[in-house]
Amino acid sequence: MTKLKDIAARLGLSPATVSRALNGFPEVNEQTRQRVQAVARAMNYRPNQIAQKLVSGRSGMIGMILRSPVDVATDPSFFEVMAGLSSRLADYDMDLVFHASNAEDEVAPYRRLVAKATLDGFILNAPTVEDQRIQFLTAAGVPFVVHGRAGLGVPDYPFFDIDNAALARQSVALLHDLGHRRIAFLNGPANYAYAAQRLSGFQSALAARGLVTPTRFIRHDRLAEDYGQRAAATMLTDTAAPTAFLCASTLIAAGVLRAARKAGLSVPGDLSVIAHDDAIPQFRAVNFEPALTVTRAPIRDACGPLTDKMVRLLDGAQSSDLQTMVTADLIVRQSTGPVPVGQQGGWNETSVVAD
Amino acid sequence: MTKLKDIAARLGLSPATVSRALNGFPEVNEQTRQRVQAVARAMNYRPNQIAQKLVSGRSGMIGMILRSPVDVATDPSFFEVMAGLSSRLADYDMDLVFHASNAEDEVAPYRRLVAKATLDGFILNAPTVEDQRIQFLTAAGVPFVVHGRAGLGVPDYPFFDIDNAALARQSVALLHDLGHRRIAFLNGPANYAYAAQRLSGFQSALAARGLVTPTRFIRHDRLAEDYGQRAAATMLTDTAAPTAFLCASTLIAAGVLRAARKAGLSVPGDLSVIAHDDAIPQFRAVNFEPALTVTRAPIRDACGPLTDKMVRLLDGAQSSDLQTMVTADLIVRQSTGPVPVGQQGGWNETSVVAD
DNA sequence: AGAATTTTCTAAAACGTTTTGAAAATTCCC
DNA sequence: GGGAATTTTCAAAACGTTTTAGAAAATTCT
Repeated sequence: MTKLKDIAARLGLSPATVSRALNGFPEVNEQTRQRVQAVARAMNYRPNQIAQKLVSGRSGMIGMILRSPVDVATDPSFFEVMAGLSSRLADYDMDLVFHASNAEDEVAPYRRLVAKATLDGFILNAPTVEDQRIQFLTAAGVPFVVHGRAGLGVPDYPFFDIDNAALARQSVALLHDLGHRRIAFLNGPANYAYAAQRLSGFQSALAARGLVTPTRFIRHDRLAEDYGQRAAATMLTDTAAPTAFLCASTLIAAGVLRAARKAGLSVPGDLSVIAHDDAIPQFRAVNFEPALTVTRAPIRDACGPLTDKMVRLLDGAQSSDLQTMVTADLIVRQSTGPVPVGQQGGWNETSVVAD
Repeated sequence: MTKLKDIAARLGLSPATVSRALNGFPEVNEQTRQRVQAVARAMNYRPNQIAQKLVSGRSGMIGMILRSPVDVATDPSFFEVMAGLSSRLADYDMDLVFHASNAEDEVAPYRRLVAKATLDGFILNAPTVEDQRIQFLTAAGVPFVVHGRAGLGVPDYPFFDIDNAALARQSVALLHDLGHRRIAFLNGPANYAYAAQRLSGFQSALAARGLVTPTRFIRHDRLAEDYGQRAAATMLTDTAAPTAFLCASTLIAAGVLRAARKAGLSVPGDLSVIAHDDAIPQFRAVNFEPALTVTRAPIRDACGPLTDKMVRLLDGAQSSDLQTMVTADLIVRQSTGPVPVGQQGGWNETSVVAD
């Protein structure tokens, strides 16, 4: 391994100048910079990252922790995000270190790693409504960036999130404009912030349009196909069955489509289905039969912003300058259509059909 | 952050003694060791890992690289292994750094990371028959440990693997003892070493028992349910349909069971199904209907050995001392039974039934 | 008691960078 | 051509540990 000193010796310079020449400092003669760079390349010089880290006080390592049983089952996007982050971080010569914990206490691994003080910061995924990890890291003064955000408002830490409330409102708007007045909502697990946000958007959109959805048509569960199928199957047997389903994920929508098929209902003839689409390569909404109408916000899009925010946060930027909320695209495909005739009646508070 | 010097100052000792006291060196008075440890604890001392790494020349970081489209689709065990490894490595105060690459050239990310020289070693997953990564790392002299092994024999690098050939032989033996003579094999993708090893075991077991399976009943594809379903469906329409299926994964077996149901065949009455079970929490072979007979080798079991091997390898152990091959357990449940009467005939080379 | 060991500790070097403070070299201006 | 201003370079310190070489203190031996 050639080191700075070797290059310096070869050129009759001091290590200091060589360091500056390579790191683009202005106070070094352009001509010598050229020479230095040439020799560095010739000697195949690679700065020793560990040494750099020691003097800079930064480890260049960002931690991401998997809540083992929870995330794997609940959040298929975790690895998608991790993969994206690792490439982006590599651009900054930073590394993503991965930890898994199956502790009941989700804060425990953070406590341990913060004590070790070897990571520069954390990236958090899938925050819950009152996320313990966020509370701990805030109290500990450790830098972190959240993919998503806890609560319903704008918090005081850096985050990248989609506007979940808006996305639910867009979906309701589309369906209502098509004449639907009985819209069921197969939401994600209730403890997740995104689910709470979408629920809030859903409710407010309904209210704004004078609609009502009885609680038995609003469900919370893991983003899985059989949840969609089972929930839809029962709801469709109701005397006042929904004419439209809003699904928290394409996987849930797949279940709903299956249930519809089994019930002999055509989509979008008898039933409209709309879902939110994270654009995870495995489950493609376009390939659905019929192609799925979705609000679309590729989860991959979060990776760039999240890394940028982390880097800038470590460089001392203000949290308030590191908050982004993007709106999802509404993509109308074949799974939504006008409400079937004779089904235009809405639910009222006591969930009796008034047609 | 309290450092070594602070403790030394507080006790009127030199940093050297403090360092030795904490690291259990013999040449320090037991009494002073006690004092040092007490003060270290009182001052909440944590050694700066970066500094340790600089002097030791080790980074304490082990790399694991995801071949992005390939692994995600093909190897559901990747993250299972990663999660296990990260906990085990943590016991040694080492970190697992994760990288994802969607480059066509699977060696590229290794080349890049080896050049950076910041990782102590790599853990490789799912080797192919002639694995490029292994060849590169061997040539580069970089430490690595393989989960699995390339080729059919015993290679010359550290690895942990299950005896894939034996597992196929066990399965064939069980089925043949039950009277089956027409055994189909839904194997994994042909380029993976494990698939080649199982195929070899399958063939040799058949040969030893005077059986033959025509190539149209041996398939290679990704470990997915619909592969199992489709392949089984076609095979079952054959005039000399298999009476038993050997599946490379429980997921494939799930597909086979579906195909059997659709074809109106009962398992194990009309058809026997056996699979290899990695024991990944998501797909539980016990919960199958009927409960699945499997060769079982929990993938989690690899994590401990793999980390141990890596640690010992970095400590200078011989590769030949770091090779483990374990045999899978054969667990007989409800999906295997005696061959149906009238179906005892085997295939011959030209795949005509001789009964 | 003095020499020879052994035990216990220390000062300083090392790991490979970056950065600070100062010195040397060059350019500028009159 | 001489001083000031500017540009370019350097020596040394710093980051926080471990380790080497050796000194001091304590113990054992004769």
